[in-house]
Amino acid sequence: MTTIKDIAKAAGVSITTVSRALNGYSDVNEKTRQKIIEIAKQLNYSPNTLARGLVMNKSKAIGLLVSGLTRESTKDNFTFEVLAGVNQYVSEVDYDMVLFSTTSTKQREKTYTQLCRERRVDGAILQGIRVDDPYLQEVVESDIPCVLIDIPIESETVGYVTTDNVLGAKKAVQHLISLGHRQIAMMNGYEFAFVSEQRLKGFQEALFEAGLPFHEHLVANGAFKEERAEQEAVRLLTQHPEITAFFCASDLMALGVMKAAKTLGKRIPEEIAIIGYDDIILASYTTPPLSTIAQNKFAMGYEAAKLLIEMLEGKAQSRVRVLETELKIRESTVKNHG
Amino acid sequence: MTTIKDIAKAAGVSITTVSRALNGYSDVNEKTRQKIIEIAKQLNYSPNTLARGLVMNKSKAIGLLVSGLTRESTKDNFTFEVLAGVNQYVSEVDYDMVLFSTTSTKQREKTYTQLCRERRVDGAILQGIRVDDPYLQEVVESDIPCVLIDIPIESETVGYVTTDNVLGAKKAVQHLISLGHRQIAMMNGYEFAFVSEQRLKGFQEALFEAGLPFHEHLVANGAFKEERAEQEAVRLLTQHPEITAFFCASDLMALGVMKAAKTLGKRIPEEIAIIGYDDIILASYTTPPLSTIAQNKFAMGYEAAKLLIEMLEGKAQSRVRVLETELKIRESTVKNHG
DNA sequence: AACAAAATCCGAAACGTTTTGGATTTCATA
DNA sequence: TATGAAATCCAAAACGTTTCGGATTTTGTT
Repeated sequence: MTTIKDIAKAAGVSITTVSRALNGYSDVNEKTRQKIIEIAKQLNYSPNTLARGLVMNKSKAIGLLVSGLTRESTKDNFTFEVLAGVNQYVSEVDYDMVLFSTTSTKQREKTYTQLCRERRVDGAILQGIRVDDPYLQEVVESDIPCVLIDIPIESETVGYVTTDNVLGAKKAVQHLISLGHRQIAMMNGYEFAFVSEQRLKGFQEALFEAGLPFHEHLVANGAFKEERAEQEAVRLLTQHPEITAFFCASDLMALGVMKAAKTLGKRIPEEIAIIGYDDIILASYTTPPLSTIAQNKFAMGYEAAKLLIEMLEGKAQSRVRVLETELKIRESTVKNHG
Repeated sequence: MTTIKDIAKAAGVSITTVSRALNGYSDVNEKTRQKIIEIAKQLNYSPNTLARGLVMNKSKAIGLLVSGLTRESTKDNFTFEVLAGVNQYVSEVDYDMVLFSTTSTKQREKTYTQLCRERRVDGAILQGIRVDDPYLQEVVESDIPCVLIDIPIESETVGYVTTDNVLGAKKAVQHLISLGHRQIAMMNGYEFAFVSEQRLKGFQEALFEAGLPFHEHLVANGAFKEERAEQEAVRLLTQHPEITAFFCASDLMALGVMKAAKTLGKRIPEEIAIIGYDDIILASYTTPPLSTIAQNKFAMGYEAAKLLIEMLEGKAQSRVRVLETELKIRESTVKNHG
């Protein structure tokens, strides 16, 4: 593998000059620079990022810490799209991306911080990490710049990107109300998840603004799981047969609710309307197709990467990015739309 | 950031001893080792992989080169699952994984080989790269150990993992034949793709063994695209109304074929049976659910990583892994199966 | 021709590890 | 007590780059 030293020898100059020539410094004669570039090409030279990173003390790589990279999580294309978005921006600005996942069988022998520090990534993006993950605090408190997805923590070195979850939920519920529904149930995620909290707020606001009462007992937590949501929906629908519509905090849970409705012999959307959240691929393929609040997951990844790298280069205006959502009306709420 | 030098100072030993203590060499007194480990912990030491990689000339990182990491490709969860599988094995053996994607807008300013060499990855896995990709040759000819997914190239430094595509296709077609179908069309991918070639072979073998004739004109290429497959299916079905079944070389194309059938008012499976290949998530959610040949995509990734790392460590028995497929019978071929 | 300024180049140190080849200490044995 | 072996330690070189501070050469001006 040819090094800068080989080039120096071949060109009859010092390694300093080769380095400076290749890096575009102005204190090297244009003729020598051309010669050096030529030789570098001939010798098929690739700079050694390890050596460079060592001396410069940065690697031009960011870490992507995800916890949803399991076999089971493929139904939910959230992680994948975020990853694609991150990848997109990162490759635009010539960074590389190293993937850390914590789905190892021997779980967590190393903390996120250790992973990041060992690989000397310049910063990290965290996706799918639960708020109660003990290591979340650690990385946030470390000096590693990072941006979180859907977790609202901000400090000198940490920012986040999220969508407007209150408004998103509100739009969904307003849609249901506009269709005449009055007894609306909500299938939420975790008690303590940020997005759950926000979406519940949007749910309540929409009811309030329409002059409708909020019934605590019409809200269940489905843990963002399909099966769990199904069980909870069955319970809710039998205990409260007056329910005519469901707002679900994720599409995956909406799938569960749809199953529940089918099990109970309730027609969608005539007897029960269902709207989800996320707009995963499956949403448009269910029977009936699922109405939902679309989040641009790709954009979330893209913006997260952009924010992080702006932070790294000291040119971030703010450390928070809030993206828009979009209401997608399909047949799980209204028959034969458009 | 603390270094072994700091530890050495604090422990009153040389850096050599610290290094050897931390790396478990036997020529350091157990008492000193404990002391060093203790101090390392106190000082919150993380080894610098850049420095280590520089001197050892290997990085304990592998590259994953994918070309399907675009916004559009999310329907097809192939890439994601392979990635999850790779990630799983890689984290089991304490390697890291750096993701290279070539979906940059400024396309291909750097070749795969350059990416790998600059980051000094020890080896690479290539997924979703087309056989006619000009850079495929390059990386295969380079001295970088790599394993390809679904591309049968083998050399001293390159291996591959694939599934038994001939048998897989055969099983699908035999299933159709066993249901009484005699006029079976095939929606293939590219002319020159390895898997297409193999699946066509399986298609022909199944026909041959059942004593059925092979009709060239009943085979179309849908480029592995949903829309393209739909168009081709419409053409085929109108030109050859005798067709009663379709074998598709991918589920995505099967979706297209299903649309075509619906457009033409043909009921599935009564008037036309459809079977796909891959078993993507969507397959079980279509109406009717799609019969298919399931590939264990996660396992493909896992095995690829395993093979690569075995190759890196010089203990690979062979450089080829062929995985099994499984016939999944759903309602797009038989009404109300068990 | 002389001199200052500008342009071009370079030696050496530094980054944080591993490893080689030997130095020193400890220990058991004669 | 002397001696060799075993155990324990260490100095220095090496990996490939960047950068600091200065050295050398070229150029322009008078």
